[in-house]
Amino acid sequence: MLDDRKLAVLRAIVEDYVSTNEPVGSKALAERHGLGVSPATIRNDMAVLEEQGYITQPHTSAGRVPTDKGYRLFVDRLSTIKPLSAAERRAIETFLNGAYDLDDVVSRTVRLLAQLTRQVAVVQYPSLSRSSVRHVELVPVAEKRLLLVLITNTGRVEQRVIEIPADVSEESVSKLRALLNSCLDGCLLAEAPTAVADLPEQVPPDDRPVAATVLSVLLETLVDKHEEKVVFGGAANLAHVDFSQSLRDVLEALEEQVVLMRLLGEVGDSSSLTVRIGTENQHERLRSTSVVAAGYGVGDQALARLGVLGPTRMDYPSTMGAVRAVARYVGQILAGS
Amino acid sequence: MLDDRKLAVLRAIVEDYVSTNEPVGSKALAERHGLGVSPATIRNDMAVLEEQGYITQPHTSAGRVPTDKGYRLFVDRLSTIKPLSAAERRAIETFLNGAYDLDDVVSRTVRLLAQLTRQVAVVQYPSLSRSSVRHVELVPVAEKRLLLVLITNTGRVEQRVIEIPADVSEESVSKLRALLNSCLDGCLLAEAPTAVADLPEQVPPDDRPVAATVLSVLLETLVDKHEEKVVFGGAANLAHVDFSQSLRDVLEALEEQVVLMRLLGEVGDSSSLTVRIGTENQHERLRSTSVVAAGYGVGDQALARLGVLGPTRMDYPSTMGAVRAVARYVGQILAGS
DNA sequence: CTTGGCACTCGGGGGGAAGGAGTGCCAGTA
DNA sequence: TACTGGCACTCCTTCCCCCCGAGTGCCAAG
Repeated sequence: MLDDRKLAVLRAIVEDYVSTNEPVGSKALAERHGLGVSPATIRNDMAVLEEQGYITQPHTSAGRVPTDKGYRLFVDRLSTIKPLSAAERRAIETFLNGAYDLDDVVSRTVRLLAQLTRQVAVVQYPSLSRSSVRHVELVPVAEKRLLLVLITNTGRVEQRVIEIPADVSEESVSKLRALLNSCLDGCLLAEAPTAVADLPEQVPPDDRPVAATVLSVLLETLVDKHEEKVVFGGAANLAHVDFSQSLRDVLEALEEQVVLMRLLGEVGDSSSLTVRIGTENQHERLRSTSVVAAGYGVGDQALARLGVLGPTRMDYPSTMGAVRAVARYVGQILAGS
Repeated sequence: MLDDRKLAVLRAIVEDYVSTNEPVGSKALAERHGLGVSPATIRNDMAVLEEQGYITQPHTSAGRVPTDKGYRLFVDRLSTIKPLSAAERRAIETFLNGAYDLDDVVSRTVRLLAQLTRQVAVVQYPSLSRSSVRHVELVPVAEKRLLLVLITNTGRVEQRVIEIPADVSEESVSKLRALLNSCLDGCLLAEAPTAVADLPEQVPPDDRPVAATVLSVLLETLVDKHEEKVVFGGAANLAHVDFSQSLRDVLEALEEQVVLMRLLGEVGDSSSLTVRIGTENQHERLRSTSVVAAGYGVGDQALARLGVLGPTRMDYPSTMGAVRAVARYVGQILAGS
């Protein structure tokens, strides 16, 4: 259907359009890409490519621009991921190594990705479900109020204020804390509900109402998918892009947690690098943007995802290289801490 | 210097310009504001106002636009803060009451402020220095690695991973934890350094190197001003504004923590409501924006600040009302938890 | 001090016209 | 059959010019 030269023409169109942001014509193509054929021949090829929906022209007397389908073919078959330079890799490493807690890792990752790709970076906090419990802390902060702090092996700290039905002694709290820790220590969060199933029986009858409240909040915290926080940064990089959609639409979409979550896609295994181009995005207001995302995690199991969002007219090979590299390094950092 | 009518004219110019976004002329003023004088008279007044630098005209045959100095006079003498409607107040209350931890309070506040004012919201996390220690937790997370968790009475949880020189027993950690808590419990963070001064002496000689490391990280965490985190949201509200500066400049400035910090200004007492207009902002790239900020906190002492950023052409009375109201409610929420 | 009148200024918008990039088609050639 | 050069055509972009009108400053009169 499409011979090698037609594919080469498509590749050249994508590359030229990405770097110049102007519809590319047959003459410029023939000159700059040494295809060894005349502009007329290229025009014929372009006519075929257009007929098949890979490129389009904004208006009759203009050059061609890739369609979403064209970018898709380019990403799938015509390009290879561009590895980062040694300098860039060193920069990532030193930048991420300076982080001192999970929040810091995430916020540094966002800034790093945004800077590296000159696009909007999106990073999801590591999921709780595959972490295990390192420690549970229970602290009275006021009458009838306890603070529950949960520390996981991924360095994540979750906190919740709990309203309890009756005041309890410092001693009861200590006992409950000890019990919780003995039940949960080292246990996967996903298995926590079963692990604490018989805990209430071990509590003195007087403290059972309190224990029940604490437990329900604890389980809610563990299960609560809302806690899958996503942050973004680098919005400034959108300013100089002209979307067919309004910039406002894109920014609004980015400020909705739910949209951000969907954007990154399902958490699969950590080696996955996915590209979603233009209309492939479910969200209306992001029809003119592309997303490059990857899972990251410890070992080969992904804890969460990160990626960047930019105009469909983006440098896919470089962007994919940057996203992949950052995902790997973040995984290493998390494994180490 | 400026009689009452001239002030009324200035007020009318500001109000009209804010609502229409178009230079306002003498005729429209005379008609819409019932000043009881003819356009010619208003023109004379406008000439004086322009001479004194309160208004300016974009080009010769256009109406007048307030200058930064004009807005300043308007804010200081010509307007009163507009209280929120009962419905808005209820909305704030119910929205903020749903928050379940400090992060959630802050992120809800950002969204609330942005929505209420249709501008960019900026919120600083409550400062540590005026909080007191509720609890210190120390958990071994790996060999030669401890996790330090600090819980304050404002519900803030700070965490740091500590690399220690030698591995220590679970028992030593417990002892150290107990010691830390007995020294620090209830003590103001600002006074922590003196409170722990003689702690090393109470530690068994073998554990002193570890204790010293932990202490140094702890004090660093307390003192570290970098921890004064600031977040913003509502960037989408900037999209439809046309700045004289480029939008990109403004967004870039917003993504720098340091700039955000400076933006909100010094933490004073919590009743302070400050307005910084256009060039009054120190930052180059924010010359065409205004900031309305207020302190918030428990009682009359401010823990931190929050505010909004928008074009100098903003509805100051309403914005000030919203910022003040939100600041108060956040203070109440923090006091309650 | 205020007012109506009047000449003046200047930005914005509409309407061609020229320029040019790029195309599709066709006939000729290897 | 595949490629090439030539050519007419399309239509976007840019520029210029002109006109319109909003708004002004000034002045003389009330």
